[in-house]
Amino acid sequence: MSRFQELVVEHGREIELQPGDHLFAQGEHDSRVFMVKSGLLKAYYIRVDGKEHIKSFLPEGSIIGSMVSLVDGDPCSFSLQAIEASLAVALPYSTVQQAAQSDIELANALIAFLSTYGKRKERREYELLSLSPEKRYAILLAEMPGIVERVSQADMAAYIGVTPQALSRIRRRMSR
Amino acid sequence: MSRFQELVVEHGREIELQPGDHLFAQGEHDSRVFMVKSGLLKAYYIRVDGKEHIKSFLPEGSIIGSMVSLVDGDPCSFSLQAIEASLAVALPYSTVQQAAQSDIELANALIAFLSTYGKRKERREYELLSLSPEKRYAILLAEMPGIVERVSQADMAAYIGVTPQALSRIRRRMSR
DNA sequence: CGCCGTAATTAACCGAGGTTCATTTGTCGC
DNA sequence: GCGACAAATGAACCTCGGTTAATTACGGCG
Repeated sequence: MSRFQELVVEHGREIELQPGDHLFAQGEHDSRVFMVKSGLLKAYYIRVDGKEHIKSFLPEGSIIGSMVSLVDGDPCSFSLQAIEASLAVALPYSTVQQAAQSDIELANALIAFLSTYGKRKERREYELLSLSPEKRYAILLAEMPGIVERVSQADMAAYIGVTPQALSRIRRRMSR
Repeated sequence: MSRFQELVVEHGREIELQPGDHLFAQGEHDSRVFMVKSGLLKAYYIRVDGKEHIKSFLPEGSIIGSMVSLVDGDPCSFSLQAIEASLAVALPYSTVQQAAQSDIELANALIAFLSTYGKRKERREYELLSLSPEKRYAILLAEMPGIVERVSQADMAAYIGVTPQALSRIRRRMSR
């Protein structure tokens, strides 16, 4: 566990979540960083046309916060909701920033975290730009084994960026 | 200009580029950070099927490097090439990291940079997941005014993720 | 067991982008 | 102005995901 995760766990406040509970919702201001201790969350947003899109599934160990809210104080661009009964830890980002002002080790842990985050987003961009929905589904299965049992097909469809019907067709094609 | 950019300019080595010249190519190891002083670069990769995809256009002031190569020392996942005659500054990332070990101000500048980078990628993910190619083209035009005069339509098509033919159709639809 | 609500599947139709190939336009160098 | 090459457009056909709506499968629960 990195210094960053340690800080969150040490100074954070625990929050219990039932399926459907939100940590924050799109449009709200929330400058906390969360760590998922157990359970499963999803980060998603609602588009203008009402469709839901899932940015990521967050199993145990994940760290998350709305980057725009943390950095610029803008309203969150997405919502954070529990899929399963979960346990999370919350810590104001200002605490992290303050600590980073004087704690070089923490600052570098933060840099490492943000770099990893950037890397993950780079790969996600590649997948979205280059790969078909079918390939993206295959990757999701490979990267999060057991996800099929934990989330609905509608959510997986919202993650790979197609309708539930399309995902159903994809699964049929793949099983043949 | 942030402390980060300052560091690059101060200690970096200048590199002149003609259109078509590469700073690094996909698959190579290159752990330098670059800043574009003038001109225009593109970051792109070649997919297994031979198609080219453009991650971003990099005008004056941009800072770039292959995150995976910087952080993990993996081979670069994309290539960096000049579209116009350009002037860039290169600095080994290890220099940045070392400086960040002792310079808390730089570390925080790095954090700010990485956060901004993460935010940009978040928005790009949103665009790819939610918006039609037509919308993405409109956004490109809005965000980089003058880009039409500076890059070929094929490159813009590679950026928004469609074929040149499709972009041609989109432009026809939009002009009506 | 049967009822009901939700999730998942299937079908039919449509439209947009991909693919391939031909044609036109544009831009140089001479 | 002309030839040559690249860039952009256009046309014909195909595939796949979106849309709408109907149907089936699956769980509780009375």
